[in-house]
Amino acid sequence: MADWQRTFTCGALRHDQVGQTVTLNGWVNSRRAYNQQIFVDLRDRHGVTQVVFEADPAVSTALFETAESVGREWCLSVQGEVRRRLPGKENPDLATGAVEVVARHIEVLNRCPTPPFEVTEFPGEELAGEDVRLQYRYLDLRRPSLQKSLLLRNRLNQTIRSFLDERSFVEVETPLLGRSTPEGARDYLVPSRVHPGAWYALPQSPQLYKQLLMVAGFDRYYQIARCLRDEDLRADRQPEFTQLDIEMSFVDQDDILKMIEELAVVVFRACLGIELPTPFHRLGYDEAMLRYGSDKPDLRYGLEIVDVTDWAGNSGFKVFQEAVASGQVVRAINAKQAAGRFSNTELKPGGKLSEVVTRAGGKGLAWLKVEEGKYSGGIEKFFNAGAVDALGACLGAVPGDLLLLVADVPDRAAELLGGLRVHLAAQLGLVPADNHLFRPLWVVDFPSFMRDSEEGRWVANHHPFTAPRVEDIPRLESDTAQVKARAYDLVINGYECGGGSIRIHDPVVQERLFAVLGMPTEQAHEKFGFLLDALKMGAPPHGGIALGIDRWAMILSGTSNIRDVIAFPKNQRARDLMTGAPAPVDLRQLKELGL
RNA sequence: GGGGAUGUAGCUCAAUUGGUUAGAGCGCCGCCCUGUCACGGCGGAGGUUACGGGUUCGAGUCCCGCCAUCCUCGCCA
Repeated sequence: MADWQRTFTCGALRHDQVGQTVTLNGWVNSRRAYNQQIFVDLRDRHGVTQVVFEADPAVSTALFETAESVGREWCLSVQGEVRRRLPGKENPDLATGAVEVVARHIEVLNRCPTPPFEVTEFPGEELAGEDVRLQYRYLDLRRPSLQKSLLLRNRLNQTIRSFLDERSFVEVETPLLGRSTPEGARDYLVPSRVHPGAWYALPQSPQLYKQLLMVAGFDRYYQIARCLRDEDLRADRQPEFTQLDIEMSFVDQDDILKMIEELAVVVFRACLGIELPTPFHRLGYDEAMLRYGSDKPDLRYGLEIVDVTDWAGNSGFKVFQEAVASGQVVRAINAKQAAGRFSNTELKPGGKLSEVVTRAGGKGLAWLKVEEGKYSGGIEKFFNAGAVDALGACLGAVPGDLLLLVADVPDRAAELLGGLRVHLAAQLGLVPADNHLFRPLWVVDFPSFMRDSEEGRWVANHHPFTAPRVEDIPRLESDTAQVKARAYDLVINGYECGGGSIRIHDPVVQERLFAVLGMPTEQAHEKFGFLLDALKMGAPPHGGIALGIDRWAMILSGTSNIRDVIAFPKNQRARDLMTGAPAPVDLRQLKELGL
């Protein structure tokens, strides 16, 4: 062992080591210098230890001079004696705060220029802009909070691996270079040098491979797999992300939901020490859209949506009555005790809250403030006598409540109120940023198909390999809109954290489904022939799920920024600000590829 | 592609209606300090107000363009 190599980490020293000579390696977290004495806080990922340099000519003047010269983020090796701190000088904020190391030798392993931002974290400090931090990501990653996020993600991965290993799942790796298949997200493409003009596609998910592994008899498969989709980014979306991909044979929906619930319990226990109650709440897609206006509702707060169409049709309010007569619905949210939180200016047309609805494509927001014995707002004067009281009763209104109403076609009304619900919760502070409240639920009974908004054809809601409910198979073609899928999404606190389905294992049903999607038989065989062939060759019933590891890591570490849980993320324009990728390449490379 | 927000010192932010030499805290440099731990005290350096035009006697501030960053809609089977 070289004499500079550490004997302890910076988080390890306690009373037990007092009197020992130790060597620490780490980075200068901070330095407090006096004429005759210098304190250096040395940091590594395990913690911080205070090192004392004393101006004692008997020891070494060079030692003190070196200590005087070091700056923040220099990488040091310090050898010295562990000493109990002077009485009353312990630092209770440090795990190592009972002791300090009196330096005997120092070796500068590497210097560091003044960093572009401060790595040391102080309570309540403002972080530097994210673009600077991403440019120097290796420095940003020295920050304890980012280290904590990545360590938590590591705990998540390790917990998953041992959980699945104990249940005899087999981890199998599948190709990154695959074939582009129709539908789904935009592919990242890789040109083939050997086959000019032909392209690989990077996987959007290992979907087809895992089904083929079931045909191969692997029974219980998993993979912590990188997935790539060339779509626009969001705070919770990166172009490359990680899925825990799982597939099982000879199972039905309940087997999968139950096992994932067990996994979630184990993960939350291992990562946060929290016991999640099971079974998770289950909500049909239709009910989720009706009550929450979303297929990924956040159940940490109320603000449920109530359909008041029947009431609105007889309310006397012409706008509502005409809307109902034309087939629209009227739905409402009672924002409990929120009347005082929004001014009439914010509520009126053009106001901030009203604009939440109009900007999302709604015609407007109707509102009533509930007061003692009366109602105020823009619309109360239009109603029949007693109509407002009937509405209030319907919504359980009490003085201080704010009633918000929207009229529109059912789908848009759901969407508008769903958006309004999320906005209200944020504005009213119903979602404390840093609490440990988790409300997982399963959304089930999705429609199998949706109309494509541009072309009007049917598209698969989940993906084209999702099995319809057994009782719906006869009416695949005749009653397409009503067909429900054996698909399920796991939602936690408003994030879609996973989704899966029972797959079609009957090649005939699979071909019928392709036909419903408007894919001619020849095309289906050209694109998915390998799957259809495989299904014919003794494919077992199977199904599975994919969990978004990045989103799980976000939820566990309490961040709403996916970049906080990825070591080297891309920015919102899909650029890596550290490496500069994507970047131009040599002309010679392009020529080799025939481009 | 659409909507919104932001861009001033290395970092975080100020700068009143368009008006003097663009300020503060942190960091950095120098000096002082033997118990600090967000050390303290004194002093100092540091600015193409993202960039390019325009209006004006005068622009950080107003207008147009453009770039960058973030949030969002579309998109993400």
